Amino acid sequence: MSPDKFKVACSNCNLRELCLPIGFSTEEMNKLDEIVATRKQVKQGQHLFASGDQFTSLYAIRTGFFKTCIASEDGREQVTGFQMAGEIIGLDGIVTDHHNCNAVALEDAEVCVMPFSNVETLSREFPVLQRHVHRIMSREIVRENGMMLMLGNMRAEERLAAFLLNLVQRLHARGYSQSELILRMTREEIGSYLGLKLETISRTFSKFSDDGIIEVKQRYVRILDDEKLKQLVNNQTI
Amino acid sequence: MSPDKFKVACSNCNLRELCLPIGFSTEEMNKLDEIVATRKQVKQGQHLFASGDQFTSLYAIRTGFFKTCIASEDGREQVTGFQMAGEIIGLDGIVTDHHNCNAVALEDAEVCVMPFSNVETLSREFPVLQRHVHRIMSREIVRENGMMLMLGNMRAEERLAAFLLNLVQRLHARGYSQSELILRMTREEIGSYLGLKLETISRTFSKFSDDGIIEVKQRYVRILDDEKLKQLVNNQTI
DNA sequence: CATCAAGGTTGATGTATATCAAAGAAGATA
DNA sequence: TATCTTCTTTGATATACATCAACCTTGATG
Repeated sequence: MSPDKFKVACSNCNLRELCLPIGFSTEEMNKLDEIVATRKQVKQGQHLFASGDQFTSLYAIRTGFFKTCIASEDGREQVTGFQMAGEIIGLDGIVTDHHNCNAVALEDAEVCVMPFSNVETLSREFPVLQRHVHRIMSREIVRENGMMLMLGNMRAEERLAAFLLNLVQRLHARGYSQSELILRMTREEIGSYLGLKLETISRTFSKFSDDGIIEVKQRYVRILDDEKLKQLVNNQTI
Repeated sequence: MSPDKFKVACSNCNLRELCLPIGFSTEEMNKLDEIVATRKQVKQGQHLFASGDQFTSLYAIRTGFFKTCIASEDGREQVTGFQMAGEIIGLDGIVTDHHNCNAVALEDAEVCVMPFSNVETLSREFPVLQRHVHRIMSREIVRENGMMLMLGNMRAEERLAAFLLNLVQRLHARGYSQSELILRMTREEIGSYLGLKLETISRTFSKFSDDGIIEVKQRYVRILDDEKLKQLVNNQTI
C-alpha cells in the first residue's frame, strides 16, 4: 500500500500504448508524467476504493486484475466489469465526487494514481489528452450499452461465449495467448457479471466442453473452436 | 429539419438549469452561447442519428422525447435509454467518431446541436464547463451501472416499478406532476429497455392496477401508492 | 361511417434458468 | 499429512417469464 519512492514516468511505461495510446510529442510526454502522482499496491481481495468513498483520482492499472461491483439497497450484488492492465477505473466517481461502485483486486495489483485535478488541468493544456479522456469515458458508455444488450436479450450460452471472446481478445492485445486464459474470478463473479447464477455458468462451461468448443479445468480455459463461439454470439436462434 | 434562422442562446434558455446547471458568470455564459451552432427539429419517428453515422455533435434536447437503441448483429434490439428535455445525447459517438446507437424521436422534438469541437475548445477555456462535461459522461456511466443491476438481478415487477419511479422523478424535476404521466413509448419499447417482453409489461401494469398501486389507461399512468412502488424496488424478496 | 393498422390485453402452455441439495476438487492451515 | 474452507460440479425440481394465440381499443384513412 506504500507509494513508490521513485518518480513514476508514463513516458517509459510499457503500458503506454494501451493506457495513453495516442500521438504525444516527447515534450508533451514529459509534461504528461505529472499526471501520475504515485503508485499504489493493492493486495488480492482488497478494495482500491469502495462505494461512497470520496472521489479524488482515476486509477490506471499497471498490473493485476480488478472487478467493479455495485449493490442494491437490499444487498444484491452486480459485477459491472472486470479490468486488466492498461485500463482505467474510477470514472463513476466524477459525477457526485463520491465513488459509486467498489473496485476489488482479484489478484495482487499495482495502479497508477492519477489525481483527477491533474487530469483536468493537463487536459486543458493538451487537446490530445483531453480527447483521450473523452474517448475513455465514451468507450465505457459504449461497453455498458453492449452489456445491456447482453443482459436484456441473450441466453446463457451466448453470454458466456461473448464473455470468453471478450476476455481473450483483451488478453491477446496485451501479448497473451489468443486461445488460452486463466480466469481470475469465480463462477459466481462471472455469473453476477452476466446476470446468471453460478450453477448456470458451471453447466454452460461443461456444455461447451462436451461440445468440444473449449477445454476447461477449473480456472484454466482453452478455446478449441473460436468460430463456434463467435457463431454462438451472433446466430443463436431463439 | 431546417435550422432556426435566429441565433440560439443558452444564456436565456429556460432549460439552462437542467442542461448546464452550474455557476457560470455572465461573461462565461455569453461565451457559452457559442457552444450551440444551430437547432434542429426532429419529427416523431425520425432519427436524430443512426448507428454508424459520423459523429460530429452532441445534442441537448430542448423539447420532445427520444429513445436510444442498439441492435445485435442478428437483429435483436435493445433500447438503451429514454431521454427528455435538458438531457444530452450522442456521447456514444466520441470514442470511434461514429455513432454507436440510434436516436429516435418518440414525439416531435427540437434539439440544440453542439458541435463537439466547440465543446472541446470551450472546455479548455472554462474549467467549469470542462467539469460539467465530465460529470455528464460520468452520470451516464453510473446510470448504465444501475441498468446492469436491474437487468441482471431484478424481477419484472421491480424493473417496472423502478422504471416508473425514475420517469416521474425526472418529469417532476421538469415541472410535471409527481404522480401522473403520459408514456411516450410503447409496451414493446418499455420491454426492450427492461429486458422483458411486451406481454410481461402489459401483465405487470395490470397487476399493479389490480393491486391499487397505479391507475393505467393506455399511455396514461397515475401513481396511487408511491410507497408501495418504492418497496417493490428495494425489498422484493426472492 | 366503415375499414384498417398498430398497439394493447389476457389466457394457455412451454422452457430456460433458478433453486435446492449433495458430493467432489483444490488450496490453505495447522 | 489431516482438516477446513472455498470453489465447483451435477442432479432433481420449481418458477418466472417467454411464446403462441385470440381478441379488444384506438386512432387514422379513404
